[in-house]
Formats: sequence, C-alpha cells, structure tokens
Amino acid sequence: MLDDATARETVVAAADRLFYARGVQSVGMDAVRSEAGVPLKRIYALFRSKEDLVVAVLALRTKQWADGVERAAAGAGSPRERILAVFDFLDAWFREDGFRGCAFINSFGELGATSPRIADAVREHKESFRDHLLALVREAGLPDAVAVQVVLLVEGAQTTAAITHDADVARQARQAAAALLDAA
Amino acid sequence: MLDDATARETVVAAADRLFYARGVQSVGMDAVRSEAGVPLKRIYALFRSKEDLVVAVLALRTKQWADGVERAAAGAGSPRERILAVFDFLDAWFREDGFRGCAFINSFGELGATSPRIADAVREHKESFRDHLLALVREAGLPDAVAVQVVLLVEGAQTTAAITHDADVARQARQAAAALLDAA
DNA sequence: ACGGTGAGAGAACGGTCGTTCTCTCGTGGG
DNA sequence: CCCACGAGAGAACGACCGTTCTCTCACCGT
Repeated sequence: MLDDATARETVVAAADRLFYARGVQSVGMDAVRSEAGVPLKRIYALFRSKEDLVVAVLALRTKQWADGVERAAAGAGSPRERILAVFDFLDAWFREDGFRGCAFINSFGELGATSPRIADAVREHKESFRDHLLALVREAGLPDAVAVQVVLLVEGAQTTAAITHDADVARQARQAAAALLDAA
Repeated sequence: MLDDATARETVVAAADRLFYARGVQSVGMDAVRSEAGVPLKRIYALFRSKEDLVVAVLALRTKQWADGVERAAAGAGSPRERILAVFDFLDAWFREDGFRGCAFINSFGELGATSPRIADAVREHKESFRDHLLALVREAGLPDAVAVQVVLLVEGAQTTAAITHDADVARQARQAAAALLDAA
C-alpha cells in the first residue's frame, strides 16, 4: 500500500487534473478514484469530504503558482524585470495543452457562493499574490497603486486567454504592464 | 395564462437571478419553477433543456451589458471619455448588492468545458465587447492594441472585485486605463 | 500452517437532478 | 348544460451524486 503522504499527493494531483479540465461538479468521486487508482475508502480516509479535496487541490495550485512565479523571476535582474517576468510565466502557461483559465477563478465562480471555505481559499490565494507583487513594486521604488494595476492585468489576461484561446494576450498584458510601470 | 413572450421573460429573469447568485449547477429546475412561478411543463415547452435556458440567460446578460455600457457612455463627450465611462459603469455595478462577478466568466468556468454552446455564447459576448471597444479606440485615434489592454483591465476588475469584495478596483482600473490611453 | 488484521473492489444507500407524465380542474363553444 | 381542450400542480422516473458498508482475500506474526 502507498503511504498516506504519497496517496494524498496522488489523489490531489488526479483530482486537480479532472476538476481543472471539466469543473468540480462535473466530476464524480468515482472518476477521481479511477484517475488516481486509489480506492474510494482510502480517499475518504484521507479527506473528510469532496469539499476538503477541493480545498487541498487549491492549496496545491497555490504552491505551484508561487513556484512558477518565483522561477520566472529567477532569471530577471531588477525588480521591474521581476514584475514583468510574471507575464512570461503566463505566456508559457497559456500555451500549454488543456489550459482552461485560472483554477481559482473557475472554482470561485462555480462554488464560491455555496462554499465559504472554497471562497476563502481563493481569496487568500489572490491576496498573497497581490502582496507578493506589492513587495516587488516597493522594491522598484514605485507607488503601491501600481501593484493592483498589474494584478488587474494578470487576472484579465488569464480569463481572456481562457475564453478566446489566444495565448498572445500574455504579451499584450506585458506591454500594458510595462507602460504602467513607466507611467508611474 | 401568460403569453409565451412574457412567460419566457419571467423564466429567464428568474433563472438569471438564481444562476447568478448560486451558480448554474447548484440551482435545480424546481427552484427556477418556484422563483418564476411558471409550471415546469411550461418551462420545458419554452426551453428544450436547462442548457437552452442557460443560453437564453446569457443572451439577456449580453443585452443588459451592452445597454449599460451604452448608457454610461451617453454622458461622455470624447471617445476617450466614452472608453473610460465603462469603468464608471463597473463601479456602480460592483457596489450593487449580490454582485458576484461576471456571469459569463462564472458560467465559462463552470460549464465551458462540458457545454460548447455555453462556451460559444461566452466567447461571442466577449468578442462583441472587444469589438465595441476597438471602435471607440479607433475613434479616439489610438492604436488597436489599446483596445485589448483596456479589455484586460475590465476583465481583471470584474474578477478581482468579485473575489475581494472591493468595489474600489473599478476606480483603480479606470486610472490604469487612463494611463494606458495617455501612453499610447 | 493458520487465524486475524486491514486493504481493495465495488455494491448499496439516501438524496437530488433533469425531464416527463398523470391527474385534476377551470373554461369556452355548441 | 355539457363536453372537450388545455393548463397547472406535483408525482414519477431513471440516472447519477457523495458517502458508507460489505465482502473477499492477501499478508503478517507466531
């Protein structure tokens, strides 16, 4: 038998794939079971409910997002370049097969009204990203307001790319962000 | 008995309220029936399926969005002011009770992967708004690229306002848009 | 070698969904 | 006055959901 930690990871990764591709409510727990290859009994020993599993999936996505943003920023020198590197990260992501927008925005739209725990998880994720950007903006010696402006471009790029299937919006968002940084 | 046209309007308006507040899949057809006060049999005579009803709801929202944008622009003089008026429209909307983000983005995240018709309706709505903005941008004598930049701010403002419950992002998005118009 | 522990597979359960059907009853024409 | 029509209310239906339970069997210490 797999130990609890790796079983958890397997289930969360499988659920993430399915939830992201089809939406949460369109995926039954039987499908998660099949995708993960972990018995339903075990899944319910690891997660009290489907809602718990969704929260765990969002926690995974939060870590992946933070890692991706950090890795993209690694090659950049100035704070300004580290801010703009976020859009290079988006660019690569938008081009991935099966890109379907921001999992947090999608989950919020689907379940935010009925599940406070999921709504909170989404809010915390977005707040932590805004805080990260705020730190970079301050490092760059720019006014705080710029951070929110960049956040708006990042969010807008994600939803627009998802709906239009046009990965080029990442480049356009980057140019807009650069213009806003220059203007500030 | 209500004639077909008004019965249709009643059902679509009721479904819109419920779907927007709770998400589509969280609302059963019985709830639509209660909210509208129209018998289930009648609803299924007017709409072939729940999916048809969702498409009709999105069509209503498309018209309301176009009307709202046009009304906000009515008081503005220059093309530039008509572009920025979109954000005043957003500001008022974000402050409404029960604001829960863009119904199109929410529906797309929830059902876009499983219902091509809904995905198409969302895409068409977003494209028509981008085209509208593109026309204004050209009237203002600005490069086409600015239209997409403004679209990104509009989309970003909607999702961010929904998640953070902070209506002030409309003002911040307006300032960012003004800066981008100036820079172009 | 063997009995017990616990894991896996999937059936079962109660509930809800979208959709259709049945039954009742008010109404309008002859 | 009566009958046929159609509309309304809600039961019924089959499918599927999240969650739990049952049964089987492989594996372990002694």
